[in-house]
Amino acid sequence: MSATDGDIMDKNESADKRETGTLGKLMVLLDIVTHADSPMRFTDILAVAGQPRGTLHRQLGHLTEEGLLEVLADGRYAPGLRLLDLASRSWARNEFRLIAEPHLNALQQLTGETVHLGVLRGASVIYLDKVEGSQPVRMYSQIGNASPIYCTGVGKAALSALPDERLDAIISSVSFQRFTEHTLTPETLRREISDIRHSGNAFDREEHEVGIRCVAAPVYSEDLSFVGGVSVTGPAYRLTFERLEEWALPVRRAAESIMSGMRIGLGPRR
Amino acid sequence: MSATDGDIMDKNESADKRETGTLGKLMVLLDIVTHADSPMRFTDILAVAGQPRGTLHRQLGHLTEEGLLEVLADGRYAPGLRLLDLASRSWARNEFRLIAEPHLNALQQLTGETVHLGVLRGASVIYLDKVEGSQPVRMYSQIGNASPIYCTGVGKAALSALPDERLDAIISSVSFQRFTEHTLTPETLRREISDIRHSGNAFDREEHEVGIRCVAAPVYSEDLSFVGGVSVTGPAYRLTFERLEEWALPVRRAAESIMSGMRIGLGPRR
DNA sequence: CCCGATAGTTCCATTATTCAGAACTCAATT
DNA sequence: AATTGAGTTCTGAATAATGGAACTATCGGG
Repeated sequence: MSATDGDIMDKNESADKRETGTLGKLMVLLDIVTHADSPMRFTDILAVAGQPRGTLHRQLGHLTEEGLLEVLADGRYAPGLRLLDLASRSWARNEFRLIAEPHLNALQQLTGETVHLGVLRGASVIYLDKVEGSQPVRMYSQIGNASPIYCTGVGKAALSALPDERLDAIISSVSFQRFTEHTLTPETLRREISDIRHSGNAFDREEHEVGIRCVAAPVYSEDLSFVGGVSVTGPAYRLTFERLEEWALPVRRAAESIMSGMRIGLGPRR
Repeated sequence: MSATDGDIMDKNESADKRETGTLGKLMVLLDIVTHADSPMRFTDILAVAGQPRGTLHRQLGHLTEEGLLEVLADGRYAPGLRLLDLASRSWARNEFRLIAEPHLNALQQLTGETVHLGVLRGASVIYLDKVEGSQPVRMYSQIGNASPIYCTGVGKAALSALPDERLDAIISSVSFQRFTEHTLTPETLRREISDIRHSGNAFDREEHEVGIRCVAAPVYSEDLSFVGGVSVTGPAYRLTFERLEEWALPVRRAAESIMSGMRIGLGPRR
């Protein structure tokens, strides 16, 4: 901040500083409000946003006017509905999802269990699709959700596709939370990744939630501009370890089908 | 734009001009890309955005860096995945939806048909929730979608709650597309609205899609800061006109329950 | 009823970002 | 080699964002 330094930091060694000007500041606010677990008052936001009051007031006003935030009757701020509209379009037209869809259905038919499709986004997995058996689905509860990479089948599968440097960068940027007694640590994760690279399958053996297991396989574009995974998930009593092994191959096959679908396209327009 | 006018327009008679500065311009771009039915090249966007190239280039860069847009391998722009994450949080915590949820389930149980919850947003209805029977659900295909007001049960129900001036403003701002032979025109819509106001129920008799009917009832906050509706939808062969009448009351009851739920809260924090 | 406190809004000179146009690079076409 | 089309980078000038302070509204006691 002073005029005398600016020598050590300059090498843009720290590539994590976003350069998105006004938009970036607004997105920080949007994140604050959407990540809160209840609507926030002006003052609550003020406390965490580190902006002067006048500025914050105008920024929130703009976000609200655009429908990205909503002001409740009591003046508190909540995420706005415009986000839903934007997201539903984003989802409906997502190329990867469209290509994967039939393969997910086939995999669901074959296994009878829930099938997931997810992509790596930063240091999380975002679920893009979910095909369940016959129970009514609460879908938004899963799709679009950002979940940890180190304790989901899709997450680990995705990681396994990355070159070591990107892998390391991600692992070191994440704080590992212990969800169950089986949740991995950075070290055990690294070991597992190398297993996955050999076998082609990732497993989640109750690492995120007790009683839930899954088999996954990586899906990635040739240039690794994106990596993700497909998985079959179910209750531990049905997904015995033998079952997991049994479905490892079909899951891999589905992943391969999706990848070959991507190469052919929807691709270079028409 | 010249210095000599700026006299007639000043009375902000035209209140539709947004004042959201930089954000507004960026949201226009985001809308262009999300509304397109395939990814757009730089030049395509340039043609419709009416911005100088340099400017557009930076704006798209910012949107991309924030994950609101995505650049495909071939350089085209598509909606970004960050939208999904934001939307899923917005949905999960939506107060109205949370309050309505149990009533929607009850209504589904009672009727055995698909139940919808939607809110009015500008001149469209956005679906907030959907409870289906036992078929697997493709949920994003509906939730979050902005649909026309004049040919959906929820839309017409919502309209009926509005005072005439707002109703007129909306009706005159919409262009009526004829989806089926039963789709309403502005005039027939007005007549229907007054029926709905008397009976408390809106019907959709194959006005949007042939073979699909629905009964709906309005849900609104006391100050009309938001209006929406609940509906029961199903195939015409099951939803005979008698059935529609039979379910009119339960739907109204559900709407009332939701409204009384809103008055009590989740409301003034805790 | 008044006081003090807390919450939210408005104003405006200063400053930082964005703007617009032109010049430039790169690749594909002829 | 020359031309066109697509995308990127650069610049002073224009515009919008900033932040501090003054202002208003609302609430809870005493």
